[in-house]
Amino acid sequence: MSTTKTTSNNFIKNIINEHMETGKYGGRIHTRFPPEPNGYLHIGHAKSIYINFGIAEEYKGLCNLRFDDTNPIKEDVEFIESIKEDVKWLGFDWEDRLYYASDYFERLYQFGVQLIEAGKAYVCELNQEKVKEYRGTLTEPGKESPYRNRSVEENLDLFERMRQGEFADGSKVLRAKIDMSSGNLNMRDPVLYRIQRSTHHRTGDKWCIYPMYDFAHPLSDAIEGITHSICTLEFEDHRPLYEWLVSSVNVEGPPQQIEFARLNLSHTVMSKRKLRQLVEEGYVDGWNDPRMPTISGLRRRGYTPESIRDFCERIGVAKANSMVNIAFLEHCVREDLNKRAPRVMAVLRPLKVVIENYPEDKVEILDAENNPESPEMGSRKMPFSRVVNIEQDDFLEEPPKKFFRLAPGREVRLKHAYIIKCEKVIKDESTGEVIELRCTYDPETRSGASTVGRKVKGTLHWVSAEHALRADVRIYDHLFTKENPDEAHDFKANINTDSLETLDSCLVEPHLEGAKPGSRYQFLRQGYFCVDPDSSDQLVFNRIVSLKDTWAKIQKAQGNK
RNA sequence: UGGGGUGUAGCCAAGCGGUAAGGCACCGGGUUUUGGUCCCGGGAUGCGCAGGUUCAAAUCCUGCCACCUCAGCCA
Repeated sequence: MSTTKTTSNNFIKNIINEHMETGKYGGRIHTRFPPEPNGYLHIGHAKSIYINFGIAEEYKGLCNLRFDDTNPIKEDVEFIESIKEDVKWLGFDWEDRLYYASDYFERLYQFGVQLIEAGKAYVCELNQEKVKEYRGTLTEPGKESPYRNRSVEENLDLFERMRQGEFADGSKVLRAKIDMSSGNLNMRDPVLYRIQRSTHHRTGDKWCIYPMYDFAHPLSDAIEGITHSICTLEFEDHRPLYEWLVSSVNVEGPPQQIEFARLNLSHTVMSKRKLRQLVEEGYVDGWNDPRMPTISGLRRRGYTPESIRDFCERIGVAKANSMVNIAFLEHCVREDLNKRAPRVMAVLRPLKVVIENYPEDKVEILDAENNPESPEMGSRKMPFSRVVNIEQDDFLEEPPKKFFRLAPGREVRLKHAYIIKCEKVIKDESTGEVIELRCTYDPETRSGASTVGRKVKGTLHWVSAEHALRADVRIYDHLFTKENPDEAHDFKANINTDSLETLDSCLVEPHLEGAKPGSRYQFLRQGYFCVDPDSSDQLVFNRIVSLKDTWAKIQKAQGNK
């Protein structure tokens, strides 16, 4: 039952295919995933990881993991570990190619020297404000820095002394000498190095000058022999600079930058700033809150890495900005879990049912298949007795049209057990709330017996009252009520205040005793659930995603009439 | 008003001159001891708009329009 994954073509693969035909890189494909260790990875990063590692895999090439750690004031080792964990969890392997831009600081510095020697870079003493002023605007060209035409010797000397720490932070920068009148602001003598006395998480206090992304990134790619440097659309404007740098340092087969549209997912936010806000202001319980679109959140929620990769494959790769509906992600987990998750019965909101004609102390051990989609998953035993619990939603005193479940005088099947009939409804005298059902069962209808002439429309899940285990279940909904929370001036105005509902009197079948955190199940007729790490003697489940619910749809349609 | 991009069904997305793939969502129907799964069927006479080239255009050309993006010593 192995499904042949058909990976479809996209514009990046088309480019690579062409390179393969023309032999541009000698048939070599080498990509990289270059996160800055300044935050947690989210589903948008998963897309990038999937593209970079996935393409390398598909073309029998390599993909490096490289931390773009050129700005120590924003970065931290904490993030390095979480990023590594997430990439691994997604199922990708950088083997021995774990790199850091900071590993290249010395070589990068030498590239800076080379650029100066070639007359392509200079030390500028304009302060930050002046640099900005001289840059011009979108519609007006910039002005050349008065320091632009220093001699190579003077530049060399100054750059060296910048490194030695002779100058104050921010007093000087190394700039590329390109074109102050370029329509592309990135080409107006971009800053390559800044003086910034801060302790780097890997190089300590060895350096007081740090390279800028625009300088370090293309050259790091070149150093690693990257062939295809795949990044997101906002770097499109940087490509001329990327090419300028990479061709100025004499590497063979300079890497090519290719940009794709980053992922936007409906009903959530993706920016690090906003995610951090949700965490810091207590809207969620942390970066790995199961409602977060972070990899760690999705992991805790119970998403499988396979489903996330499948999602990344199926959304495609293009250059058009788009927003994928989160329903598609949910579809991908359902599809994966349908095949893999063992089925189990759990009653989230219990309603007591006494089967009056069933012997008081009799217990039958019934056989229940674990997964009708995968018979090889076998079956388990389930106790059945006189008192069971069913879902409150599965009984209605006054059933509307098309309601196939239990109602006074009606019959339903208890999955894997018997057909029962509702004989009497017991209510709380003061509140009128239904608190118990008195039913009878038909001994001839035990699961597996002939059902000729005994069709019932509804089948319910249940648990045996005396055997059931108590559990907490956390029901999650989308974090935001709007498809695009960013549409509002303040995205927080669209926070879904009901994104978490905790049910603390759930009853699950005894088979679940000792279920390990991380294990996933389908609660029959309800959805897919995952044992949360909080689980101990007290079972705690996260709802990963509900099952599709046609009845809910019918009710909604009826309500709309 | 400068530079760089993008516009194919409600949402993604193939297509690269020969007459609109696929998926999600949605709507029908069938199977079903999960109102799940699975199976079958349905939607663009149309590809941002307007012209042009061609026997033939989503694909080529021209002109418009809309949206995204760039003025960190962030990445």
